[in-house]
Amino acid sequence: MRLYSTLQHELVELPPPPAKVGIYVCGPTVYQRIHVGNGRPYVIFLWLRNWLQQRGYEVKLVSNITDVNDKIYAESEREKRASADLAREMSDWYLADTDRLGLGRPDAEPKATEMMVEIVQLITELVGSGHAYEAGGDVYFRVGSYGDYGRLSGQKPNQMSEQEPNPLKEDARDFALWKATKEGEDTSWDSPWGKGRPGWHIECSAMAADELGPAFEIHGGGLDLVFPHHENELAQSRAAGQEFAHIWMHNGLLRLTGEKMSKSLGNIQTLERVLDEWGRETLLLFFMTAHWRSPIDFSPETMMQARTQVDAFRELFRMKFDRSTQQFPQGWDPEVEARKFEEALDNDFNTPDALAILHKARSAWDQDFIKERLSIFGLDSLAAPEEEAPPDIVEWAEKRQAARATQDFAEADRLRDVIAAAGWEVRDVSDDPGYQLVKGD
RNA sequence: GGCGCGGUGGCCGAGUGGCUAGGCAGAGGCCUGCAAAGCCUCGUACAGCAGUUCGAUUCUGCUCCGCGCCUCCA
Repeated sequence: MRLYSTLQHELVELPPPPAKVGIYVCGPTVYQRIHVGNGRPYVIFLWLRNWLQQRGYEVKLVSNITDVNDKIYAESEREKRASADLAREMSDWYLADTDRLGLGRPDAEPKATEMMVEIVQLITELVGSGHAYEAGGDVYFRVGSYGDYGRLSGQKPNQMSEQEPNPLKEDARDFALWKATKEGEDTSWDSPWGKGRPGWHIECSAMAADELGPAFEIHGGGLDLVFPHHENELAQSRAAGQEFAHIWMHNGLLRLTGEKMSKSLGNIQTLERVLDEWGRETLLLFFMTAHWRSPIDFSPETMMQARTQVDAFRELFRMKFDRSTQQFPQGWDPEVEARKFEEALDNDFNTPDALAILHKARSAWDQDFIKERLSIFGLDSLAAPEEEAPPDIVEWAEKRQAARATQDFAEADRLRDVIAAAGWEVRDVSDDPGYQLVKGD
């Protein structure tokens, strides 16, 4: 199993199974409902967990929830409500929205506010070893004390532009580990440096160590987190003597009309809305169509194409035939294809390549092959038995059959329209009742 | 400006130094009372310019274009 790592700039081999694989993924800051773009890493890493487990790895997936930071304070002030209250509500919505994807949950989803002891302890350690210093109630990481700073993002410290100068910092590149409580902030925690709250990056270092230990395999998150967030996490944890993550996976961003979908740009579609409009299966298949590292354009056209594919797979499972006597066409050898499928996912988790093999299985009508593999992506629901038509629909279909039997095609067509108006589609088939009822979109 | 990732047929999107990716859309046909579903057939694409090579979409360089990041910002 190989995965592309930002740190090494190349594919990195995972130790052979059975091995423990710890995965830490940066989750959302909860100050608004999450958007579809936020859903991508969630989906990718749950899929990855499924696949690694299937390959015999012992996986622990951790994804944090940032429930205290500047954004939350700013939003709660706008809404004139307690920040903790806002964070709790949005955090609950995050769980509810992602639950609808039907992929289960990560193994742990720690919140920053519940990790204060560990956070303060880590900062204390960094101060003690000279990698951090207190200034006016804040604590800053001393970037100059960590020689490898910039390794992950490729940013060279001396060419980083200085933004608003902060007189408390020894060096403009230093970043906050702990921030003294400011005017208007309605939550705070005690620390050796006075009341305050953690900086943005430190929670991840503390949580990863707490849940996965000082060294683990994979750290994930959106491409936009490489710098400064992940660079800083890496610096903190390494400075604290931890090996930290071996492989750094950064998923491509979702784009809307060519730009990254982001809350600050305002071009967002909430995950909730997309699930309402397109359904979980279409969204999941949409995510499968692009490699996890590529940017992906969210548009009605690309979503339609995903929906058509979803329908095509579902259609295959509507077919009833005797699989025990099924003859596969020439060119379809399940064992050969199974190996190709594994190779596709083992090779940097190439879902579009894997999907192509599922389509090949589809044209060979190999239901078992597809069903088993679709489950990795939470799409085995496409193989599930569908809703039975209600009695009145069945009755109309029966009447239509009778009309057809007497060549009364006008009546038959009328009944087909009646059925369609009720949201069902009637098809003529050669098997027993002579028709098939399918629920429309 | 710096760092990084990309540019594949109408659209989406893998991949490979020479061998059919796949999907969507479109065209024709089979099937059907008509449909729907299904099936069959049809597309020689790889930003541009050099170079390496027997041979490059695949390797190297340059150019053009797109996207992300460049310290509190998602």
